[in-house]
Amino acid sequence: MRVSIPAWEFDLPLCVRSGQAFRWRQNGAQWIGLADAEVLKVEPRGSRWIVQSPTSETPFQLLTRLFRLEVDLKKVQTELIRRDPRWAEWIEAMPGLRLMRWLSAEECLFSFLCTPANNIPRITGMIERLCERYGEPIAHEGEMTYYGFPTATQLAQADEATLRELGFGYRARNLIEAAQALQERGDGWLDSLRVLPYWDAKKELMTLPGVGAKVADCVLLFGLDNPLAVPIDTHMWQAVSEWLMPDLKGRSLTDRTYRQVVEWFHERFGEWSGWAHQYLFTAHLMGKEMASDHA
DNA sequence: ACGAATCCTGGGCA
DNA sequence: ATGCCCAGGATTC
Repeated sequence: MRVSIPAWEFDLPLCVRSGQAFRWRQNGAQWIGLADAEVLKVEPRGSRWIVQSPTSETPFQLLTRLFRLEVDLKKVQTELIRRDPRWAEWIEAMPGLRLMRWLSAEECLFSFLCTPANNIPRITGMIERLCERYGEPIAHEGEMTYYGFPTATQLAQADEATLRELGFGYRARNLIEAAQALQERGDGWLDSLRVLPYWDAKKELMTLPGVGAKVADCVLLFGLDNPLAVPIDTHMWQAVSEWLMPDLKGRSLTDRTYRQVVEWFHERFGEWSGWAHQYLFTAHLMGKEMASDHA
């Protein structure tokens, strides 16, 4: 089954390179994405994206879930600019940027456990090797095999030495212990956090090994559909302290300043905080990439 | 509450 | 060549 959607609906390359997903590859003009146990292929044709999937009968629904195509992009952008005109510049520069959504909160959690003190190219490789080693094959194409993301049960049985060989470093133990913690708390524990108030869900997540404030916010925002989550990493901290909250300039990111920034977003953007974060984060990320390209 | 050191690894850079 | 710094942090002291 093949379907198509207008290209202006979302800028796929920008979305999947803005730290919201780690399993998309460019293959010529085509983009191949893996999510949980699904494979999605997207390529441009004229002014539309052609979408197909070897694993799903309903690739359009899959794409809709991943890129939140049910959300009216223009409306979000208008709303953000109305609440703070400074967002206009970033929206104009990245009109197709969307907040993404992971199919599986578990996959989201395990993936972001790989991110602390790390960089995107390395994270991408780590996750690829993790799936090849512990995931189930989900599709074949000639010599090529696609692997699904390993389950908590599979990861709980992994051993630290193997993960370290795969390049996980000190994060190996967090991955295994978090998987074991999920097993102990039972199926559905993670997804049950969807219905908790933001600060309560965040506090719960932070009881998992390796999950601090930033990783918790990533899991809440991308994996658990909580629009109030505002992940603050080095990029966000720089962007916020330089461009938005000059009082924070020169200070360091602590529990207190982290909470201050989150509350600033909540007061200003409310339920749109997560979207606001994504435009700001990506603006800073891309700005820095462009700066280093010319260096 | 805050700052500093530690943790794996790879790349860029002096 | 070698060391240092940093990369989407968390944890401990």
